Amino acid sequence: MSTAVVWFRKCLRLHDNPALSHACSDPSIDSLLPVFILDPSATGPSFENLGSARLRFLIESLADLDHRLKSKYGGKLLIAQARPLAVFENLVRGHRPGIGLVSSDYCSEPSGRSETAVIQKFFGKHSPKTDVRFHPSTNTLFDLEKTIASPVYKNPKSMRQMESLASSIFGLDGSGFLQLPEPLAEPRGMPPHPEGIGIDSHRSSSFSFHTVRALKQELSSKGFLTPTICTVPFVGGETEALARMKKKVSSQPAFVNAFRKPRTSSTNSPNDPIEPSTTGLSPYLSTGCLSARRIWKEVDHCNRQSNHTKPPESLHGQLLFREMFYLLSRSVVNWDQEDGNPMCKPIDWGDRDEEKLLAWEEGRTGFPYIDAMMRQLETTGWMHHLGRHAVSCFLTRGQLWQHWKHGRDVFGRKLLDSDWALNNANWLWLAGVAPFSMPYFRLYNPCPDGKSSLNVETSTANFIKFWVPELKNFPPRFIYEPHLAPVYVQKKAQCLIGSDYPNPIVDRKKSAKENITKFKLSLAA
DNA sequence: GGATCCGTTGTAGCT
DNA sequence: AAGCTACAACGGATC
Repeated sequence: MSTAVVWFRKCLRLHDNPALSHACSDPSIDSLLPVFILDPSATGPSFENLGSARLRFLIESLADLDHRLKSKYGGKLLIAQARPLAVFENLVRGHRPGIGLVSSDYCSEPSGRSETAVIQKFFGKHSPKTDVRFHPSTNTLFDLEKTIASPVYKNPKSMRQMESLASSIFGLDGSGFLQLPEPLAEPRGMPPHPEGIGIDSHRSSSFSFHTVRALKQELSSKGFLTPTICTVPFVGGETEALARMKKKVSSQPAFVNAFRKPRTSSTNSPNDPIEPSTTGLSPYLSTGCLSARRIWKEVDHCNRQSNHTKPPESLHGQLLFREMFYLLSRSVVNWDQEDGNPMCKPIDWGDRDEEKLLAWEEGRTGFPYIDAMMRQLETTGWMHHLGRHAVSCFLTRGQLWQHWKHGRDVFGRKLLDSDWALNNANWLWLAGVAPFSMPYFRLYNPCPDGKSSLNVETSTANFIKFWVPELKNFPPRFIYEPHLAPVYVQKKAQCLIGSDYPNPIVDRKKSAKENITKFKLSLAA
């Protein structure tokens, strides 16, 4: 009699889940306990580290995982709200027949790696016969640890270097495609839930197991779970992830093969302020509802059918960028800091300006494009990639001259696709402090107008009016800088700038100029 | 080893 | 209207 504990960490799915597949195919295992641990020291006791949209998405993902385990294998997911160590201490102590296997997935973040080490150490000391496995994650294309340890590895700082690293690791087939490992299928069967481990069997002072349903009810009653709203196109879970991938990728070879990151400020699908114009798969990747290798293969399949765009701008390019950032986040020390981070130039960002930061976060800077983006982020957990560029440039080297870590923290809490490695990478990039950044003097205009390369499009004006309804009657020509509209126009639009909608908190041209100078001085210091 | 090129996605103003 | 140029000018890789 041997029980496997499958600890779902970063892979909330049945497909391409090495930890689950391993436990299902191990012949010495006759019962399997699927567990997810919600660690209050990571989420915050009142989930303050997770925005409400993120929390909702996570709970939906867990509910879907539970449902899939149930409908396919008759299994059930148990949730523990505790430190992982407390959970395993209780399991080892309480489960007499013995835990034969703990099967989980790799986590590259510092917190995840120390968590892994704690659990390994615990079993080594208190249950050395237990087979403890942390399988290389299939949330990334590379096995990060192996790649970084490889003699050919050098920190990639551009897409070209990244491509050459990828081909040296994976090799190319006859048609020049990278030869990535095949994603795993869902397990055909799963051992039954162990007897004696249920909802009530592990009540102790430190934690108890819950069903997802009970967790959901608890969170709702405490007011942590806001109901799903119509402005959110993303519902968490593997079921939704696979459906979206089919809808946006597998069944759209023409879209996939022509894919380029949009270069204009058009923020979403034409005339739809909700649905992104990109694939919208990132929340599913970051939550682990979808495997990176699985998407790669779907794109690969499309690319083999006809001519297609290439990295950096293709979908494969997007995945390679993601991979590059994961590799750097694992190999560069102090990745999430300025001090001691060899990939972060120290810039004198001055003091934290609470008023500016709050105006930015709450979407009341007086710059409608910026405010629309920040309000969309708060409500839905999503923002278009160019919007992310615009608001982060605005907060840091562009206009407000605030440290990138403040913006990083806001994105970290609110974005559905929030991810430690990628979030830090993107802020290092956009703040202009990393070696892979654009030159610091290339700023994004927070008010892209018709004369610039970012053309005003009806969809953009509609997008702003949707999220900043104060401006819904404003003529499009003043939509980016409503304070420049004559008072009679403001009156006609029933929105007086300065009272119904704020005046701009900075002079954008003056601040841009000053900030470029400050940045230069900081570099020279 | 100095010059040159390049970096996933800049902006403004002109023709 | 798309394309050119000036702006301001980093830093790593490459030749």
